Amino acid sequence: MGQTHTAEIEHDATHPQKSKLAPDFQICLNDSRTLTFFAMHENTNAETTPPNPERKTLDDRAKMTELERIRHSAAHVLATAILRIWPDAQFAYGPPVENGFYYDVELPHRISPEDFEKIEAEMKKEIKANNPFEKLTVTREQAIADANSGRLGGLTERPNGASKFKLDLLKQIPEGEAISYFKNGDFIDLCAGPHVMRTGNIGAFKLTSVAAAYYKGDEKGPQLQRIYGTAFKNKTAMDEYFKMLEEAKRRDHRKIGAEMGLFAIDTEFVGPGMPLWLPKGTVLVEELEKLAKETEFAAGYVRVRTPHLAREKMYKTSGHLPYYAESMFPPMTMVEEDNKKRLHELEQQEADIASKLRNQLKNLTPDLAEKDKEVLMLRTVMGKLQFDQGLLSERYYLKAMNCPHHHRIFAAEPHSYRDLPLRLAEYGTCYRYEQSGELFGLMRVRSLNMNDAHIYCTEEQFADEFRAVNDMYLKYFKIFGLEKYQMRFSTHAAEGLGKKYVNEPELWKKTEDMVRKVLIESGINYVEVANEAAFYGPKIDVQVWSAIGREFTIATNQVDFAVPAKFGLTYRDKDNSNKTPLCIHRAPLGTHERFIGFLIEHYAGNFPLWLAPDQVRVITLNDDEALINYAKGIVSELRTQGVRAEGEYGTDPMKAKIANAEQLRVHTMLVIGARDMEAGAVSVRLHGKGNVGAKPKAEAIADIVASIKERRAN
RNA sequence: GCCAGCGUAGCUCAGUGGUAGAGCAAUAGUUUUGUAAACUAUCGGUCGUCGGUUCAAUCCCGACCGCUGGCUCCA
Repeated sequence: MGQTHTAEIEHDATHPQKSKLAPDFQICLNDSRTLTFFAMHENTNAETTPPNPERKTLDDRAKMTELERIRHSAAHVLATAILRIWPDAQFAYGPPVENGFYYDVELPHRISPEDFEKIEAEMKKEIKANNPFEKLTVTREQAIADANSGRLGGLTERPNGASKFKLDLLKQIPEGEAISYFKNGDFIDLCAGPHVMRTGNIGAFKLTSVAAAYYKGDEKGPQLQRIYGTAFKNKTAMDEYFKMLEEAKRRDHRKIGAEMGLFAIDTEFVGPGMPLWLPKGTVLVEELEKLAKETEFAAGYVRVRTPHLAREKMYKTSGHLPYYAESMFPPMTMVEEDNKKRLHELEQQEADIASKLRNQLKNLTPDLAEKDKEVLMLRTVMGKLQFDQGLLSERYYLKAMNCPHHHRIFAAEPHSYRDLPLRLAEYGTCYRYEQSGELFGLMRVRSLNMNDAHIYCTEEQFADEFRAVNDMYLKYFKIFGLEKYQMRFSTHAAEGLGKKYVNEPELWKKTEDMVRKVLIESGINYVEVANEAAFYGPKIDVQVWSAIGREFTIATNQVDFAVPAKFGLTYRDKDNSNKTPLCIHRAPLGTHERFIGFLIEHYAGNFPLWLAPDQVRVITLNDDEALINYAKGIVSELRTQGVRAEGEYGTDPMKAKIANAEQLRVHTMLVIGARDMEAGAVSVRLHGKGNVGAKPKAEAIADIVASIKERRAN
């Protein structure tokens, strides 16, 4: 069975807690960032531990692998070491995570990597001492008393520093559940375990980084210092891990992108997160679009094109405004010069009223989302006021998603059930104002080109359409040699109905059943995750693993049974009634930015011939005129057949020309000298594979053309 | 946005409280070559930006911008 149902893994490092604020407005395709390494040689299901640990049951804990126990134990040793240096440290959570462990600590001293050596030295002492991890079961009263005395998460009692986080954690332990400590040396921690037997069982470890982290992941809670480290059974395993990190660094898309001249990010003039596609990167973009267009055409899609802007009304109707205004670029407001002053006054009034309203609401409603909604509603009203007063002629937004435009295309013409399914496809350009700390090379950007399409269909057609979309994913995976992939099937949770999710319990159930059925029937590897759906329907995130086992979330596929209604989209059904279509949002190739970023790493820049920006380079042995003419003829034949071929005829030593081409990752080099010319042949050299021998010119060209046409894997 | 680290030529990196170097790349010559690098010369930097300390700042301090690792967020 390919499926692993892991509903008990509520979340993992790649899917941090969802927004507390209006998660019910996830309209379009999630471009979520996921870049985590899989723990080597360990099982691939249980390695993830929540960054903001919700309570794990004791059963969950018992399932910890040996490596996780080592890492969790290393976290205790880390705390022990920190306390020896800074006895006042207060500890919160210290779990194992995908590639190691961390411990969240509150400490006036700002720990920097310079401190690592000192901390590691203390850790080594504790490991050398080979203290046993002793489990002590205590009563709740005892635990509370120990926390109050500062003993928990400490080496001694600390009269001036109660273990406040441990105290808080105690409150979360349900009545009746056993409360236990783990003790190594003098260090006692509130902990359910399990651990390795002795500190000496931690074979190898290293501290890796320090970061800020909010207590329980709550932005409004105290900010702690999170010390990350990694630990392994032995040094060999750890060395292997760091070797893998090195390899990943070597394949980093930013590095290879620069080496190959694929893209540039001009933060000074264009802006952060807005990549420029250089000529060679554009080749990749266009090859992918070509692939998508062919595939979609064959699957019955039609193409549309839409502007990058839309009026405010569009996003009010879709529901993106006012809730998601902050994630969109601020609107372009056209204001008459005379009205600027009046507008400014109105904005001041708005700010005043909003601030008063906030204060009034502070005690009335503890639910922040509600409060913000009120304020945002006010903004909407004010916006209308401004508009009514003629102060604003227009307000336009850069689109952050394509769906509303596509909905308007659907609305532009009347539709009969006979028109459905209608599959509108577009490589749409979107702009999202991602927070500055989020930007990352091509992986997280502010301008993105999405392999988008919206399928409008009837309920009866849904299963077939959904299956076809999945088939398309599989087809792509095959082309790119992706052997490992997984779909995360996110469903709703009953308690969220009417709040987080549209209150259509039956439609939810029905749609989810349909989706699940298709997934199972297609034998697709998926996990089901409760309570992470979009507000309008279940969704599927697609995770793939690159050649070196790095995970990427590159696409989503969502079912929408709500938004088409907001736009009043209908079709005329057989019974002459108007019905609202279902809408499937899908983007198998995600965005160009992320997908190409992924491909760069997956192939380490060594693209298959059909994708390679430099497909063929004809290299002459010298600059003999007849030889150059022979070479030019070959280049010209190749180019006539659409092959990206260039000639290198200069007087540089052939070895230098080859080295140059290898460095640029030219896929195929045709090296020719007098010998080849006389035989009407070429010597074929493949990037990274070396000389593969001479063959007749026509044969070589035919091979190249065929490989490209078939999009062969290498 | 938050915490930490980083920012020297197109790239990879040295370096010092007294206004900067190397290799590669680029350019110009020479070289006429059988599968990963021929030789010589030249060009190239307001040392991220702006302030401060100092006789003097690339170096010390501060702010800002950007990048990176995390956190938060992610339509």
